Formats: sequence, structure tokens, C-alpha cells
Amino acid sequence: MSGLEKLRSIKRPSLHEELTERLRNMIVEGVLEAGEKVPERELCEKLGVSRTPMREALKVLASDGLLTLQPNRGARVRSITLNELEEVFPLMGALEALAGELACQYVTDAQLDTVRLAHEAMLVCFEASDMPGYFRHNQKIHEAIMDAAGNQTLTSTYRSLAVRVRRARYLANMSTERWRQAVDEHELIL
Amino acid sequence: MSGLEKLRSIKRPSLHEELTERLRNMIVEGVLEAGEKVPERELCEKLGVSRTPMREALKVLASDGLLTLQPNRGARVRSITLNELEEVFPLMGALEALAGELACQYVTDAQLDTVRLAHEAMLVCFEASDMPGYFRHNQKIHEAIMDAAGNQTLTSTYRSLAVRVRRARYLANMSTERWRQAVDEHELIL
DNA sequence: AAAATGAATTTTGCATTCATTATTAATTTA
DNA sequence: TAAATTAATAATGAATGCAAAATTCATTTT
Repeated sequence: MSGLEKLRSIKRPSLHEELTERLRNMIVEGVLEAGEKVPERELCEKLGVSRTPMREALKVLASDGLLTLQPNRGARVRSITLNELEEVFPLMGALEALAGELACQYVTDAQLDTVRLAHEAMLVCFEASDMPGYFRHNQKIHEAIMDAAGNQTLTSTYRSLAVRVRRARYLANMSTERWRQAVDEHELIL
Repeated sequence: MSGLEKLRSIKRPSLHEELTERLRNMIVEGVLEAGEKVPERELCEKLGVSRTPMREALKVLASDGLLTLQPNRGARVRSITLNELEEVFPLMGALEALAGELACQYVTDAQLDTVRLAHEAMLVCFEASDMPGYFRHNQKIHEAIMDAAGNQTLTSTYRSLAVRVRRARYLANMSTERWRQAVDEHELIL
């Protein structure tokens, strides 16, 4: 037999999937600003697609909580309130704790060291007010822990929450205390 | 001034929203069976809508994880694997624990008693193998705790997980040990 | 000039159409 | 007759069309 077995079918993501991903990034990165009305026609023209897949994408993003749909009045980029953001933190904390717990059962010393080092690095970034660095290390830690936990449902749930925080990173100037608190939570987990 | 202030604008949910809700129920209740192909045309005819809103609803449900979309081959009702279900339980457990923790800060004795009573009732149902009763009390408990926690994000995250379990209730004959474990987790929370 | 009314334009929701891909049925061939 | 090939049918993905609603803009009225 030839090596044909291994061939993975080429994935040709449908238009609406690509759009959803693209728009999601635009929202997270603040290209589409919070509170702003989504210019459906304009976006269609710019991205060279018709309204049908665009609207499908908008519906999905709305159900993800990234947009709000106003009947007969189109979509607006949903702005995260500070209150909502504060709701997300304890939730993520709980999920991280669970991930840590699950991961502990299988984690190797090497993996643990990786996390520890990243955590130290993150602390340094925090003290130095290096937010980009902080975020980079932070995300790395979480990915490592979630991977080790081996619970796909947990990972995806966590991820959808993380999106909201990542958005805030782009738009809000979060209070330092919040970050402090987030850092503390990490230490607790370790 | 007349009493016009109080008037709430009439909500006329768009077709695709109604459809989404309707289909979601059909899936959860097993009207559309797991693994089954979703008969798009047929559903459109039966519900008297065109394909556009129907497809929008399908996209949303797919992003919710209730359907899988196979490119050019339509949607199938996603069947929950036992493995996936087992992933959900610790997650829900963690969220319940968090909810309990948050709720404790504000909960009144009366509320606590309500929960306790419902829990006792649930135990009785469990011992008597009265699954419907078990589920009823179970859900009541969770709703009460989630309400008391006052974290909207937590509530909706929990709810989307609960849907998957509720589906399983309809389709799977879960092992008794699983239930036992779920019950134990409750007692821990209390 | 400010508010109110009404017409013109744009936008939105949904239906329909069209091209492409998958599925089924019919036919051929070994 | 069973497998393979081709033709016919149905489905899906995306674009377009159309009516209803909202928005904008001009006009009138006070």
C-alpha cells in the first residue's frame, strides 16, 4: 500500500466560517470598536462577499456575545462593561483551578517547571509594567495547564471567556488592582 | 403625565431567533435524534420558513455545539459521547462550587434552607430511583444557587453546559455511579 | 429658528434564484 | 450478476431580489 492513508482531506472552510473568524478577530483587536454599528454593506464590499454569509457570521458572533443584534437596526459591537469583566475573572479563576487540579494528576516535573518559569517571567513583566509581555506569558501558562488537564470541554469554555478579557486588553485601561488580583490568583493555583 | 412611561416596547423576535430556540428544544428533547441528518428542506416546509433564517439558526446551533456542519453535506445532530459527558461533570462541579462560594456571601438563611430541603428531596428521589424527580429538584437547586451568586456570566456559562447534560437525560441511560458522583459533589458544596 | 411633518433614501429581514457539489438511479461492462 | 461508469436528481452554499422598516433629509408649521 502507498502512503495514501495519511492524506488528510483538504479543508476548505466555508465562507461563513472564515468570515466569523475574521470578524471575531476584528472585534477582539478593536478594529471594529465597541459600541460601533457594524456596517454590513460596507464590510461585504470590502471583504468581497455577499450579505448571506456575512449575516450568518453576525448571528454566530451575536450568540457568542460579541455582538448585539437590534431587530431591524443591525448589529452593534457589544461593549464589555467593567461589571461584566469583573464577573469573568472569578469564573476563569475557578476554571484555572480545576485545570490545575486535573493537570496535577498527570503533569511531569518538566511541565511544571515550564509553568513555574513562565510564571516568574510574568511576574517580572508585571512589576515592570510590561503588559504585552505579561499577556504573552500569561497566555502561555494557561495553554500549558489546559493542555495538561486533557479536558476539551474545559479548554473551549475557558477560551471563550478568555476572548472577552483579551478584548478588554485592547480597549480598556484596566485598573492595576485587577491585574494584581489576577496575578495573585495564579500564585494560588501554583 | 399618563402611565405611558411604563410601556415596554413590544418584542417581536426575529424569525431566526425563534427558529434557533425551537430547534434547540427539538434537539435537547430528542425530537431530532443524535447522529441524525437535519432535513433542512423538510424542516423549512414544516415550519413554514425559507432556508435563509433556517440556515442562520443552524449556524448558531453549530457554534453552540449542538450540531456539526459537514461542508456541502448539511448538518447532523451532534451526538454527545460518554467521554464528552464525563468532561462536563467536573466543569459543572467547579462552577457550582464557585456559585456556592459567591452565594454564601449574601445568602439568607431562608435561601439556604430552601436549598437544603431541595437537596434532601433530591436524595430521596435518587434512592427511590425517581430520575424525573431527581432532575427536577436538582435543577431547582442549581437555579437557586446561581441566582444567589449574582454572576450573570457564570449563570449563562453554566446553563450552556447544563443543556448538554439535559440532552443526555433524554438519550442516554447513564450509569448509576455517575449519578452517585454527582450527588456526592452536591453534598460537598453544601 | 425650533419643532413637527412628510418624502426620499438606505438598511434590514426574508424569500428566491443560481451554480456547484453530493447523492441516487440507470446503464453499461466484465 | 456484480462492479463500474454515467446520467439524473436532489442538496447545499452563496448571490440576488423584494417588501417592510428605519433613517435621513427637506419642507412646512408654529
